[in-house]
Amino acid sequence: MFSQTSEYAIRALIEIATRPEGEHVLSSELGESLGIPQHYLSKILQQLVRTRVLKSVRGRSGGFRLARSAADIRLRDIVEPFEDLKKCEECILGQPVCSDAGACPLHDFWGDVRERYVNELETKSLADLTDYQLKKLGSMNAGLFKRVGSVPGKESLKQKSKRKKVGTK
Amino acid sequence: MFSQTSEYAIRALIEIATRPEGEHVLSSELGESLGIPQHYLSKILQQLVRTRVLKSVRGRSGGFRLARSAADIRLRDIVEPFEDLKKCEECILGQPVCSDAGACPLHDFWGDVRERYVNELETKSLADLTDYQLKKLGSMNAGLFKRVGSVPGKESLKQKSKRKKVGTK
DNA sequence: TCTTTATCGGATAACTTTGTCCTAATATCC
DNA sequence: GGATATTAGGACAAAGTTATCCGATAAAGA
Ligand code: SF4
Ligand code: SF4
Repeated sequence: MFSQTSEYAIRALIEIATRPEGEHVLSSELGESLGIPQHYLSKILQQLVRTRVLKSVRGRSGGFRLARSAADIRLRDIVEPFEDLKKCEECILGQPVCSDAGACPLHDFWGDVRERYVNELETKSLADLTDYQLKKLGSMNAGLFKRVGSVPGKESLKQKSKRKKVGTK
Repeated sequence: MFSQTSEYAIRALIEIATRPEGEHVLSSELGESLGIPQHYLSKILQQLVRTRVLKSVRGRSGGFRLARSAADIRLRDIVEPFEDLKKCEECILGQPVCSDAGACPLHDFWGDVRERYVNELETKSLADLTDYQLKKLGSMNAGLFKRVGSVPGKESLKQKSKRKKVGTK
């Protein structure tokens, strides 16, 4: 549903948003604590600066911070640079147009899913996501998105590569 | 939602299923009429032979046909070799476990979507998909999945490459 | 048996996504 | 001003997906 890149973006923004307002967070620290490749994350954050979701300050005591209140950042604003949202307007089976008039049995399914998807992107804000995080942090002492133990983020990523291929046995 | 490969597989099977039962369909003809790269489609069909969804006959008057009735072929049987279905059991934000206890605002959305998705895969059969096709063919004289005009399949594929990239402006 | 027709299946290429590395630019602190 | 810390951004590498090519294999028909 979300690309790896979008997932990184969301997780990083949640982390940034839970920090004291105005504090600058280092991309290296984010990558380290979230188990996201640091330099790759840098590029993602840079992109979010360009789309005015984040602001950055260079040099000593620099870093990234939100460009505006978390409540004003929609999920859509976060993933837009990394997802082809137009694609989900199209037919799931590759038809040029996908109309309800004359729908195949997959049409209802696909229509519902994407409606819910775009609705989620439009209505959920970064604040909605962090609210839960903050509640959790109250009762536990480890952040949900912090890695615990032996870098589970990296490991689970590698395991994903075991997919079956088309041509080879 | 579906990979390009899965989409090809579904479209090809729909086409095969609408042919007279037992007739052998050539992979080259399928690729040609559906606008799917012929040799790539061959590999996909070969894979479906291995998973016993299709049967193939080599040599003269050979080709592909369904291994069993279209009603007995679930959508899941079709896409399983090409999709990582385990992946959709996992958290949309990459958490090791994704439980309802302590759900973030995306959890409900993701839970509903994937439930609907796996349900669709399990319950919809190839016959369900072709029923609609056949009805259409009764009133129109062109198949919905046949390409019309100037190879729209190929073109729309190329256009997809215009996505924004992460690092480069 | 020989030719023709197709699938089978390996090798490889093109493209996309993901990840790494290095240098330049810039801000802070001494 | 110089040392240091940090983002900016280009080049490149690795991995995954999609697509192409070609020879081997098998079946049918003359
Ligand atoms: S009815 Fe089904 S096949 Fe036709 S355009 Fe809609 S989703 Fe695609
Ligand atoms: S609650 Fe949200 S973040 Fe937590 S595991 Fe479920 S989907 Fe992932």
